Amino acid sequence: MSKQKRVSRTPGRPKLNEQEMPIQKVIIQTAAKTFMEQGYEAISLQQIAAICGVTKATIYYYYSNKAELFTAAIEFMLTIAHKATKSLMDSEGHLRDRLERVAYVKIAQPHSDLETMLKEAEKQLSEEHIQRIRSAEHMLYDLLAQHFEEAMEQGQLQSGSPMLLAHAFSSLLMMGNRDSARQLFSSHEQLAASIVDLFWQGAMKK
Amino acid sequence: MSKQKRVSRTPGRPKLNEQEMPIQKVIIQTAAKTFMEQGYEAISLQQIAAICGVTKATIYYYYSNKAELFTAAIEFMLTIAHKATKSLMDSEGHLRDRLERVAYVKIAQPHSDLETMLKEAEKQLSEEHIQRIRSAEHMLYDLLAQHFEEAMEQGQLQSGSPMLLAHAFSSLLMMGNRDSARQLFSSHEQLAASIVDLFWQGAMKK
Amino acid sequence: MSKQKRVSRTPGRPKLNEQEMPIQKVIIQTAAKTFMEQGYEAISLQQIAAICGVTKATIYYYYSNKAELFTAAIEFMLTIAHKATKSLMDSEGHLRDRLERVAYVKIAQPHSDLETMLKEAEKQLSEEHIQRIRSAEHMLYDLLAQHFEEAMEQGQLQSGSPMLLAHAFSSLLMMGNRDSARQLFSSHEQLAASIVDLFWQGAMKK
Amino acid sequence: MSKQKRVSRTPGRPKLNEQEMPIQKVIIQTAAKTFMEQGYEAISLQQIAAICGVTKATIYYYYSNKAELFTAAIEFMLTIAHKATKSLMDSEGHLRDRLERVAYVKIAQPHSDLETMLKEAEKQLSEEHIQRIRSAEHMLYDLLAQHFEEAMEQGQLQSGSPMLLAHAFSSLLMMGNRDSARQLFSSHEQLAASIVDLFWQGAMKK
DNA sequence: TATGAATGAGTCTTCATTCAT
DNA sequence: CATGAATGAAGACTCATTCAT
Repeated sequence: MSKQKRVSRTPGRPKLNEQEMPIQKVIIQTAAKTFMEQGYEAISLQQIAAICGVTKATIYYYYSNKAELFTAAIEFMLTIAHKATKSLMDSEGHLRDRLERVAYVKIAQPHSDLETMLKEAEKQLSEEHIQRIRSAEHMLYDLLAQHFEEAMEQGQLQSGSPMLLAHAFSSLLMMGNRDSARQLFSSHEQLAASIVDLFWQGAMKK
Repeated sequence: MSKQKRVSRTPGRPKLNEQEMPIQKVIIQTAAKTFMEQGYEAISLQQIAAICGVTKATIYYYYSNKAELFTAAIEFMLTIAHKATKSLMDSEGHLRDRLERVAYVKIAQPHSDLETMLKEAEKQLSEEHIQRIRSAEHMLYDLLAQHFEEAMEQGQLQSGSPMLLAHAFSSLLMMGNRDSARQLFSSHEQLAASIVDLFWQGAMKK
Repeated sequence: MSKQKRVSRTPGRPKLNEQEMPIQKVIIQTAAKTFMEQGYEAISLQQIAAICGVTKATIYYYYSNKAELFTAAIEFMLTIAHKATKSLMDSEGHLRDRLERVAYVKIAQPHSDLETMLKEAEKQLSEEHIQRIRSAEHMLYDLLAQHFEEAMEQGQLQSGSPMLLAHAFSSLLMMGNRDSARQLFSSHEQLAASIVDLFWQGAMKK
Repeated sequence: MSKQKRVSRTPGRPKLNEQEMPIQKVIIQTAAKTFMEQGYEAISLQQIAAICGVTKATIYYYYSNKAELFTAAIEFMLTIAHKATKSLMDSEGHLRDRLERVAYVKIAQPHSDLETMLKEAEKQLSEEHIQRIRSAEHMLYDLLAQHFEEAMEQGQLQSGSPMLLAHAFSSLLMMGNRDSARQLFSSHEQLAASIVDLFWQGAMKK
């Protein structure tokens, strides 16, 4: 009848059981993935709902509007990315090797440039939305910067601004988004290694 | 009555004096600027028309649809960027200094990540549109890569993939988009210098 | 998570102490007030529920749908108005003075025109709903008309249709809704007095 | 295909000729009538558009939003009412007779209480919208008040506030909206006469 | 060359309503 | 007794696009 329905569920509270993921989680994960892939305006709540197998109204039950869902989704994604990166960075081994693993993971899952996406969505987001995203983003940069700072103290890296290195490193990783850069190598590992080579030699203590 | 009219132009073909550009040029420049600032979906033809002081229909007179205007605008912008970069890169001086000038110019006019924008617009663009953009984009990378190749031959840079360096260099320049990276320095020149420092040391022949 | 919860009430049946009214009464009073202030369509059950501190579903527990709640609320309000008016009209004193008190009370609490509200809600109301409202409304007119009839019999008012006077009187009271009429006087009492003056002179036996 | 279409017109500018009313006029007249009959929220632009035989988008071409259309429509209606009333009031004859004609016309075309409608629409209207409506409304009251003032000067009516009389008179006319008042008489003329009787006797110089 | 007038499809959002618990 | 979780339908509004002039 309607184009919205995937699996047509009846209105009203669904019966319990189904140890499937709680719907709110499904929504935010789907949203995070889809927004990262297509940006803010290009994807409609209708489409996100369809992927989740719910109706638009269900999304509105959990998130008050598109901007709010977007913000929550990006926060969620950045938090996940932070956790994953932290776990890699906190593990054993030489800093350079850990960076390589981080690089590999990011290249294997390419994702849009947050700055560009924010510019696109800016008109719809409130100050508070932007703050929330920025602050989740900063945790990632801070994490990298802390490790760089330590390495500077230990004489592995040239003294300088650790935050600059964090930005430089993550900017370099955006190469993973470009097909024409990816195609220079036959595997993601090799691209990751080359990027880290360049970065490390550029930053290390001579 | 209608919100579309901006300035009531005098009837008849408008004169070209007083630096008035031909309308088509006004349109494409405005479009280029606006798309780069806000992305594809976030800006409507209505808005572009309004900025140009014409009506939507006028845009359709020159470009058959939004995707076409977008493509033409991005091509235009990339061509300009290519020309400007070429002129800087072909000038006298040490390669490193020329890179610094290129970096400075790009940082001073920050602009969105093309890859991210294309992902957003992808659904609306035809294969041909994408080809056209990619090929304009490639001219830029090729330009850089050629200079890097020469430098490798002259023993200034480590042998390797010049195209990789081109991507690395332009990825690093995306730092110029991030406020939190800009704020580490008190001037664009300093940011440009730091980026090129890192890049150069990372790429040069030891 | 949900915007619907207001106050988290303790589980189990709520105590009735501290002037807490039974929920159903809270609902209908709130509904009456809100519908009278904003009309039928302009107010959502969500909003009414929020004011009451309950959820929409609770309203549905007591009233089968919005039209039913509206009808009950208007009936409730008209019944209250009837009681209050009856009490004023049945008290001692000259009819004219009693009318003045009625006028004062109504002017002090201005309220929308029922006819206009009904026209707005009409599409949603069943025949039965409308009947119920009309009949509650009629009690008010009848009340006034009876007093007017008596006064005619006693020779205070010109003979004629008492019901016409009832309508005329209550129409005149709608002036109390208009700011520009209210502002002609510095107090509600004065406006009430002026209205009754005009009415009385217009209706009295010469 | 779509439920919107009445007569399916093709997009693009319609061919000239058709000395039918210009569409904007059709829209505002339809809107005025429909809003007066059903209020603000109860009628959708879709419905108004359908009555006019155009699409919603056409309405938006002429009016920037529903509140704006509403405001323009009410202004239009009040202006018409003002013109009609003025023409009746400025004609020859005794004031009382002219009032009767005004009363008759208004009773014959009953219409909602503006105050009630405004309360309903208030949340959607801007300050400016309300101002515009109020000021169109005032012209009507002023018109009546001027005639009453003259009559006071000529000793026909008791001295007092002419504006109060204007409000009283038009409030009395709202009886024309109530079926139960209308049914007291077998013709609109009689109702009009009775209302003016009461008003006149209530206001005249003794 | 340029535009005014119109459309159809789609977007976000809100709402009344349902029902398992 | 009361609610949390969901739905389908509809509403306001926007947009790319068309076409007669």
